[in-house]
Amino acid sequence: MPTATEPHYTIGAFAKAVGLTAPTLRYYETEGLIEPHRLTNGRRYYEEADINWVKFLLHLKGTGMSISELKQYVQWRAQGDATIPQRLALLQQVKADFLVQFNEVQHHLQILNDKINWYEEKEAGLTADQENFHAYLQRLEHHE
Amino acid sequence: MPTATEPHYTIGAFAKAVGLTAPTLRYYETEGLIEPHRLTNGRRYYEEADINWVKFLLHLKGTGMSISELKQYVQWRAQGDATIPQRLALLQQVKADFLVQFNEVQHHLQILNDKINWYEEKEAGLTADQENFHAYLQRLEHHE
DNA sequence: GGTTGACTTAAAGTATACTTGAAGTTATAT
DNA sequence: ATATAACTTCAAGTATACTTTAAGTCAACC
Repeated sequence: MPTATEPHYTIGAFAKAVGLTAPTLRYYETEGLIEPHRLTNGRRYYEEADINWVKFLLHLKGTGMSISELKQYVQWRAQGDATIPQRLALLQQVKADFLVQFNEVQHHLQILNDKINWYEEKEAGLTADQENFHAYLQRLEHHE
Repeated sequence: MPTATEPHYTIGAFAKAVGLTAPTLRYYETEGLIEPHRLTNGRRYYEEADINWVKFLLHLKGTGMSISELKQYVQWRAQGDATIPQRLALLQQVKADFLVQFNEVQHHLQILNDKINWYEEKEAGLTADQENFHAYLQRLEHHE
């Protein structure tokens, strides 16, 4: 039940507060990621602390965790401190996968940058002899 | 037609060379991203230069470009140098979007790291007074 | 007190990027 | 020569993460 000192949110207000839509919040709820309280008339309400929780979930999601991985994490969390090793192992695996991906996208960015520079030089008429992009990359020693 | 000095690939061999599957290559072809040659019996064959092309497409894809954006890029490319400004603008927009995402995921990583450290300290019994994660983040001045 | 907007559930639909299946042809290996 | 593996097309199926629709209830404002 809401109190005067602890402001609460309808699903619409809460959706705005966390940057999601009401249907998405309901979907996350069916997936077990969130458990809002209910007013006596059946309507959901969310509290301030739920904002931190959803934002944390979105950070995890942003590192590449799927909804089902988040669900597993949340289930372990509900089981108490005994599951901390499992949760820690999951997050460490997520981090390891993330770092692999992170290195890959940095390389993708490098090639994108190289292509942009190549076009800019071509537009400026600076690539003297119509050097193609592959040769350009090799000159920069940016392989693949 | 293949020559002796320019090795060519069947779809299966080419798929291995670029790290995709044969069905994915056919799918990319229907999307207009690749245009392999055909042997007289109707079978596709790919040349060495096609490897660079597909790898380049995969780099662009890795920066966040969708198949339909890649298709647009490829169509412009087929229209010749007159479309270089459009291609450049597209890639610059992709880069700008990428950099926004990149900053966001770095923040996601920071929170993931913080959570892992928090669990590790908790496991080691180092968090003296059961400091919760939100308080821990605030102590580190890692907001949200 | 009535209209408008927000809420409720459940189920169906959407977008993206493939993946798989079916039915058939062609190459390669023993 | 025959079996197996790789290829062909076209259509249908899959996974993920929502989004939309339908049918109805409830709340706030003038």
